[in-house]
Amino acid sequence: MTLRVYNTLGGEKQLFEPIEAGKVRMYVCGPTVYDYCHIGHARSVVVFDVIARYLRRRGFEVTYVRNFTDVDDKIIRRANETGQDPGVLAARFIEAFYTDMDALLVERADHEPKVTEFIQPIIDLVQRLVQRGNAYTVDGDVYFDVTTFESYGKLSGRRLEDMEAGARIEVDQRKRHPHDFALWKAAKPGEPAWDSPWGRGRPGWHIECSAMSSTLLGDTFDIHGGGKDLIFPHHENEIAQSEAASGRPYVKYWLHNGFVNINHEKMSKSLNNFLMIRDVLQRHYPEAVRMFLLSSHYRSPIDFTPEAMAEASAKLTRVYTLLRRLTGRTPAAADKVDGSPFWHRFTAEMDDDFNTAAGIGTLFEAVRATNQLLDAGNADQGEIALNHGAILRMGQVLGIATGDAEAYFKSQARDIDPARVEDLIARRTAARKARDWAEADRLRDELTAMGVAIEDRPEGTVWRMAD
RNA sequence: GGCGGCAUAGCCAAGUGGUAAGGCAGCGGCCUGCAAAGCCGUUAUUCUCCGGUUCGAAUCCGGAUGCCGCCUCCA
Repeated sequence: MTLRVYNTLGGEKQLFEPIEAGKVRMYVCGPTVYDYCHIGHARSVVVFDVIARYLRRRGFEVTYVRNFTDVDDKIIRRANETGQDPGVLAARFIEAFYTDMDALLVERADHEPKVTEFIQPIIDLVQRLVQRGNAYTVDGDVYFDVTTFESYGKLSGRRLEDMEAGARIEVDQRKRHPHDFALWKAAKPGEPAWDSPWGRGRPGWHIECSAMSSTLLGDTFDIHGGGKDLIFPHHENEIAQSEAASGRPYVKYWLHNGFVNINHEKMSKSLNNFLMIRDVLQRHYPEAVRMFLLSSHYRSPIDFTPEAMAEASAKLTRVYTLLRRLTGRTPAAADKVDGSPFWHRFTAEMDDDFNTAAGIGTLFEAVRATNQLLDAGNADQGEIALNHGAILRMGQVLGIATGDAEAYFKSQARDIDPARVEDLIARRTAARKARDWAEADRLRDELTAMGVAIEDRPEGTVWRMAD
């Protein structure tokens, strides 16, 4: 089986062949920590979380780096607005990042570097670029000269001459070329600053990713990921810096995830419709959010709407309903999953550019097949156990339905007293035993009014919150 | 102006040359005291439109229309 990935560099699906056999080194652009993370951050982080999980499941030894940009214009501006220390502000939102992402069941990366911890490698890199003639100094700033890097534009498919530089923003006249960008910025009074050969200053935007990735992964590595918006200028500039400095290819495969729209609109400052993860999690179960995020291909735009989330929740409930049905009945044959046709199909789909949407389709085929077997009663327990194992493993890769089924259903009960529910169910069971259908139905109506749905099973009555 | 993407059933969404996955909703049935859950059947002779290539196209090519993104330190 072969893994194919869509490489932004080249604009096509390509056979994935790691630089070093059996090992994958990947770097994903993390957040600039000046505010809480929104649902768009969640998509990027969850998508690459699943990619890392799948690559590991597939047997690769993965080194995963996801950074924090903790010194930056936006952080300084926000700190000034609110009268805080930029460092304190950044630290607070790094903590908030972990709160949100832990809630979303995102696994930690192997390295989670902060820019402020990599100042020296950044200075070294800028210095090398100056020495090699790719950068020049102006008033304590250092700029990268884009005309010295002949393949500038190869990632985003642009040519310098085609771009209307300065069409929408004023060009700093001190720059030699409108697209030259800052590697190092002279610090204004009160801003975070470090000593450098060019005076007190701080890193420009793009340089930190080049420095951190090369320090932790080497000059050339396998996968670099991030949101589509980072293709230009951020990743284009990273390539220019890194390849100019090392003389070697920077990244073999560039992966970019699509955006999340909110009720058919782009999230934007002007619309002020940024949807924060913490707010989403007030209303929705974390795995339902992952189900929503992974139900479309990672490169497609997706639309966050109440309907879409309701659907994602319903899908998650369907999986958990089966898992609850299996609880204490047929244990999963975890060690035999490699032989499962469902797992086999799932891997083929994930091998095709991490097609989680198709993979989830297979997950549901496995769910239906297993329900069928359970309905049949006299079915082969081995097949049920195998399906059970495959469903759990698919869930582990996706980070969906990884918890205890009973706990899932109980967690949905926010304002409900479980003891009262159990009491009503017990009374109804007694009424049913006495064939007092009127009383049984009255008790069920009472539960329904509470938002509780019940299911009479051979083993007894179970309940959950109605959708 | 430059670059790129997308248009598949009521809704969401896979499918990149071989005859339309999956989920939600709907309808009919089985099961059930009645339900719920589950299962079965049904729901696109068809993939925005028009041409073309091919034995064969949702899938490739050309054109049209519509929507969207990037070129603004927005994931």
